Amino acid sequence: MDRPVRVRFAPSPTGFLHVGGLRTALYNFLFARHHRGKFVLRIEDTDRSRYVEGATENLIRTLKIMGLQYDEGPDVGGEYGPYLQSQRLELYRQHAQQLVESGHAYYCFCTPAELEAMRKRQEAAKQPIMYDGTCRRLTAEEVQKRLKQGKPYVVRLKMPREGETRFSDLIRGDVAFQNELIDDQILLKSDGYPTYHLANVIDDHYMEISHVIRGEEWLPSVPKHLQLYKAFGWEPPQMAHLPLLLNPDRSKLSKRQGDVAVEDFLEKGYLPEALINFVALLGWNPGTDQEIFSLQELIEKFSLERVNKSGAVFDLNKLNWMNGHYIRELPEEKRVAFLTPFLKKAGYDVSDPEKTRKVIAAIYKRIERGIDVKEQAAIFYQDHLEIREPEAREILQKESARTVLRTFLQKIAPLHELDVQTFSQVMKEVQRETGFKKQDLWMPIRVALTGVTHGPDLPLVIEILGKAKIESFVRQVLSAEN
RNA sequence: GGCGCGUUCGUCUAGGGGUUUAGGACGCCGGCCUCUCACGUCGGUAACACGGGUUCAAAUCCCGUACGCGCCA
Repeated sequence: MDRPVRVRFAPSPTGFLHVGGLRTALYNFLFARHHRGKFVLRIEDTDRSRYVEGATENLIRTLKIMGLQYDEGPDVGGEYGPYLQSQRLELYRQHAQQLVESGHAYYCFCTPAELEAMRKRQEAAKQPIMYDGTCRRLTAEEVQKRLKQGKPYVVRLKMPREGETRFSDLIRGDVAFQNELIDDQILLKSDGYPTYHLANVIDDHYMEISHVIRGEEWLPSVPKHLQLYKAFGWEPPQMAHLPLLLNPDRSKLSKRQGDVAVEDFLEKGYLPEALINFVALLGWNPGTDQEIFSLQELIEKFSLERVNKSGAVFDLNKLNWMNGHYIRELPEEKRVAFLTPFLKKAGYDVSDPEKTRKVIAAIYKRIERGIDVKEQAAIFYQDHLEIREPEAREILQKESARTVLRTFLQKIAPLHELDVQTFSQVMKEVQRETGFKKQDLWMPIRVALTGVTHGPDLPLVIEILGKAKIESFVRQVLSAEN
């Protein structure tokens, strides 16, 4: 009970880090840091059919970007390695052997065809579908004979046929399962590789994991794991099963319904801090009204006791709001550094840092994600005015608008350049001369300079466009339509 | 199908027998700010799945039902 806290995040390298995985990793990380324990990364790569090239590297890179630094792992080492299950195969094989010898597991020679037939029979008879124990009843001689014949085999766990397994989950409380309903799980596959269940238990034990914090989808396999711990004579870790992350239709969060890979979010211009903050609140809260947390604050406040039991829908809407909030709160320097690459990717010229800075200052309150700059900054990078909005066309149609624009053009003609001060001066004069004010005065200018009826404060626009472009746009408007 | 877990506003959630006309956040709607949009700010909308108990008193405890999800195959 008073073991030092050691937790682990144990993903399969089957692709990219999923937001659900991110939350699991985060909670493990927070729990470890909060208790001044260790956070371990272990790669569960024993399923060769699902292996994806480069997935481990990807996982590692993303965890680091997100700031979830682990204390032990494949690339940083540690005293409990190796941290790649594919490098621990011998350990699993030995332990499977040990279980067979101690009578807690047995060889099974049933072929896939036989298993399939069994399944169909059970289905027809409306019986629970599980291994029927054929090979469990084999005598020692029969087993030896088959082994000598070189028959392929798997090793199965010998689950007790009676009683129940109960345990106390840190999040769910007491949970109980009837042993007779639990299958004789395969521990070692015919290719000699362990299944998740075996490898997981062995590694958690030897890595001295004190708390297993993982997704709820693993809850039903806990009895098998506990049975294994018992068979080995080991003390099991504490269990904490996190509620699932859900799609808007409340099914388990999946690729189908939009992005789920953390990388996808980063690419779209979500900030790691925002993603962390948002995901932390999916299933946990500190019991106060606070919504915005730094990683440090999360570490201080996190506790498993305050993790919810029910699944949480991943609400993109709220994430967007939160990300926008984080962008707005960023110091200007960081904001510019963060957003400039998105301007560049959108095809805008960012070679003039001063202009880029001004553009960002003008639009940053109007975006929620990095990629939103494309649309919002478009007005600053057009060479010719394109007026698509019907409302904008209507405004320029008015005679009053043409008067304002003509006067404006006259007033700026003699000026060398147009900055915020001179612009404000000019507008006062235009107002005095034409008699128009408010909307009638400003809207024509806005539309003539940007082509649309909404956008950043006009003085900011003026400074970015510069006098030459302004004159040319206004002339274009005056000559074009009538 | 079997087993398990879950169920408070559309969404994330507070609430752990009386403090609740059920609080906050996102969204949505409206006001203010303002040349516009956005930001900000102020206000509004909206929920205890259902049925039984227990109790003087239940969103809060117990049981059942329904629904959802997960796991196994």
